[in-house]
Amino acid sequence: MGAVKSKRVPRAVREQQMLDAAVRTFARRGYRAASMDEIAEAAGVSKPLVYLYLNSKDELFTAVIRRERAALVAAVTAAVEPDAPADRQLWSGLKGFFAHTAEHPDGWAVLHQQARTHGEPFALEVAAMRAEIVEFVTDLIGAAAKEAGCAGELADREVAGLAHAMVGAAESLAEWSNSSEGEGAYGEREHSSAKDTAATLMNLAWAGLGRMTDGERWAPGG
Amino acid sequence: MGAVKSKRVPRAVREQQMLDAAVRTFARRGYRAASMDEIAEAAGVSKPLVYLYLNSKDELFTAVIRRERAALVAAVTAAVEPDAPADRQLWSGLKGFFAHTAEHPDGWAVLHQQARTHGEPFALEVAAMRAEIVEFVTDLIGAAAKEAGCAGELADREVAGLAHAMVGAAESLAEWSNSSEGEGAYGEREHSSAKDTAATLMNLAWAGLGRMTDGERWAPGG
Amino acid sequence: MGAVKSKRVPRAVREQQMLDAAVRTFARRGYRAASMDEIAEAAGVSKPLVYLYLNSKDELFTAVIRRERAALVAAVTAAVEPDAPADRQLWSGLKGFFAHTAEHPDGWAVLHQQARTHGEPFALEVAAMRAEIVEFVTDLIGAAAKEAGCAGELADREVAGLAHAMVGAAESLAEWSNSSEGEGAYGEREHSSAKDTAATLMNLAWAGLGRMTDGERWAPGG
Amino acid sequence: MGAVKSKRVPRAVREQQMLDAAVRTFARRGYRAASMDEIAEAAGVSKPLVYLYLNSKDELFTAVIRRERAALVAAVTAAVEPDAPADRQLWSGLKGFFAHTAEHPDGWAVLHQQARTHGEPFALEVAAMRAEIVEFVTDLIGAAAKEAGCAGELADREVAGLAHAMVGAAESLAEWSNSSEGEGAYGEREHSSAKDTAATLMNLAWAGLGRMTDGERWAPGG
DNA sequence: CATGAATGAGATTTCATTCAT
DNA sequence: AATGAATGAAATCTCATTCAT
Repeated sequence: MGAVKSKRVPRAVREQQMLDAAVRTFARRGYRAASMDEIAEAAGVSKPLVYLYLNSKDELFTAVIRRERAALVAAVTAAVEPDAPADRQLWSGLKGFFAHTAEHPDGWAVLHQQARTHGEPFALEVAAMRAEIVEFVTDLIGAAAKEAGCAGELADREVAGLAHAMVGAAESLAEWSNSSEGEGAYGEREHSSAKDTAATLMNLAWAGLGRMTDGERWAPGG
Repeated sequence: MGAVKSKRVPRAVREQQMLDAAVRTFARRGYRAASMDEIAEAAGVSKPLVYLYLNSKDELFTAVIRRERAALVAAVTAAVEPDAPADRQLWSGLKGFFAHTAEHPDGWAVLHQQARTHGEPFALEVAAMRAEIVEFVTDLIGAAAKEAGCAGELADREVAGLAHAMVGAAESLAEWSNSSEGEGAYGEREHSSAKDTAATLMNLAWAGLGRMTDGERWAPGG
Repeated sequence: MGAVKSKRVPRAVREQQMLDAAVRTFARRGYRAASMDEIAEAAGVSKPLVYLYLNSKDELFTAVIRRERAALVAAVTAAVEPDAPADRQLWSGLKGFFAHTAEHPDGWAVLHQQARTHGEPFALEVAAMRAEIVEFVTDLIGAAAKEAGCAGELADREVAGLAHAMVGAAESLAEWSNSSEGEGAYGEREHSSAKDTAATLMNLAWAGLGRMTDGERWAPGG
Repeated sequence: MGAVKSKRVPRAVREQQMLDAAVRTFARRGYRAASMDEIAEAAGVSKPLVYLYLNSKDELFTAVIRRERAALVAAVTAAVEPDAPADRQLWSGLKGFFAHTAEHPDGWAVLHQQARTHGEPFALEVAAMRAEIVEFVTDLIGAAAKEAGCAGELADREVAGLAHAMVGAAESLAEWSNSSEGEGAYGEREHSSAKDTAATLMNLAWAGLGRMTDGERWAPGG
């Protein structure tokens, strides 16, 4: 089952095959070390065809980044429950995030490790995505403050810092949870893993966020 | 008659000059895009001399990683107050971490972005360093639990997750606080910035850690 | 309902369209730099069709050269008054030459610059055309000698040299007069320009030719 | 005698060897068809060394054009007798021109055929050289007019046309005389050939120039 | 201690050309 | 009559690395 080598495939399909191959290759080798030869071979086509459709290594990499970025944002967006309370929204968003990164480790690797490391044009694309996510978290923190009656003030920079910390923590957990994958039935395992990981982060951070919106602060001697 | 170009410099000194140049170049260009030509020129020596002392591009990069890793670990280690309570130790360690990464942005960029992106041998070196730090944080969480009387149980995997989240949050904050550097007198500013950033993270996480050691957990329904 | 893109065009017409596109492209880009892609697009057809009709880039270029060569020779031939005296024939031939090269600059560029520059097969085609023209001029010089009573002897090699000089002068003037085109009504302008340019060359050379057929020679000391 | 393969040669020497090889290769193959591989092999070095010294194919070609241009201009300049009468200056300049192009056919081919055919930057370099020579001839025609008492007027454009015709005739003769090279002792042959060729052109043109400065013109009816 | 001279191997990219429909 | 899909071969250029001095 499955043709050994599919020939004369429509352009749109071939392009996706190429992007698939490119994601795998860029994730494993890095942008510079991945050669167009290797990508073409992984896609099952000749190098000139890759150039005919994607124009250059740069454009290919950009196309990959854009596709993976859109997929990740879509996954998280689809996961959040828009009208739920702030903590519930954060929780469902995190679950979506961890589930997607677990299911698409190569895409996540390209976004998180490769794209940020190889020059402005690519880094900017990812920075924009990260900014989107940071803003989402920032808004949730604001909403949480409102829900809590907001006894104390939360300076803008303070909120921004908290959001960046949250996002960084999530990124780190995604990597850790992917690399320390246990055994067990796959689908099940991943699902529960995404849930557990999201819970870990909620446990760590939610109480602190609540205290801050109440105007309390940690202090060295405290 | 000061020599315009210092010749006949002792080996140890030359090596450090080369490593300095290499850190800068690797940080700015990335591992693959940084050429030995550029590094040699930045170091003010000829290429064969770089090879005589550091043997190959791989070994040069490894030497850079090792030096920067040692410097970062030393900075954090020197910053913590060994016999203080757990929160105080974490706090001082974070201050040390943020101060060092702010003062050595190129070294941090090499460790955080380049080394993890370019293949196993280098990534392992950084993973080891990260493991050191994660373990340090893990121990602190354990100590905090003990100090708190430890009503509930903290599963190992749970603690590990918390530690990874803390480290990821710290990394993200380091990057954010470096790139959003404000104005003001420099030395002063950086110091206070490291303090603020550390406080942000303590505020976010310490309360949650405390609740967990008390056996409480966040749950979707509030 | 005029078709936006004419399809099902008879072969002969399509071939001329392709040759038109090829002349333009070869003239502007040069033989090597002109790609079959570009030519096919300029002709408004697909690449395989160009191959179906013209077989290969070499054959396409050859076809172009042959067509332009024939057109130029036809224009000059049509311009000369066969039974007029030698100087009159030369004069009208030159007018025809300058008028044609001015009206078909791309064709002239291909013949004069590209075809001679890119290897034997093409250069030979143009060399043959040039030989035709040189022979025509050679014959005219012979005729002029006869008309003049031919006091002196004109060695064959001497005549050949004169003919080559005339042709080279004409080629140079064609280029110069095309590139230094003035203003004024176009058709008129070109015509008069061809006439002026022909007159310039007649003025320069005819007296000398007459002297030579009279057996006189220029000598260093005057 | 003659090392089979000279190694470790100083840069200046190697560069000339490379330029020598490049002139030959560009002349025979044309700019595009000449590969850097071929040039490097003809120079007896590896390709990277060519790039190290000459940077790119474009720059290599430019260097070739500049060197050959300077050599040709120097040869002609050295040949003319500055204080002689106009016809004598023209005569000696032509001799120098024909002698140089005969001795350096590849250089001449690069300047005359290749450089003008492959894009603006190169064509401009040769156009500038040609303009130098045309101006020299223009001045000589002006001087001749003065010497002759200059009964009639010579319009600027008329003079320019004459100069361009002269230069074109010389170029054509150079090519013809090179390609129709007879047998016989080499050095001798070439010398006499340059002289003969120069004489041919003087015979053709000098009388006409004289008539024009006297105000006479050729007219169709004779 | 230090370097100018040199190269093997491999990267990206382009192009003329064909096949299947 | 006409084309979208596909490729083998070769071009320019770069880089880590070594020798001879």
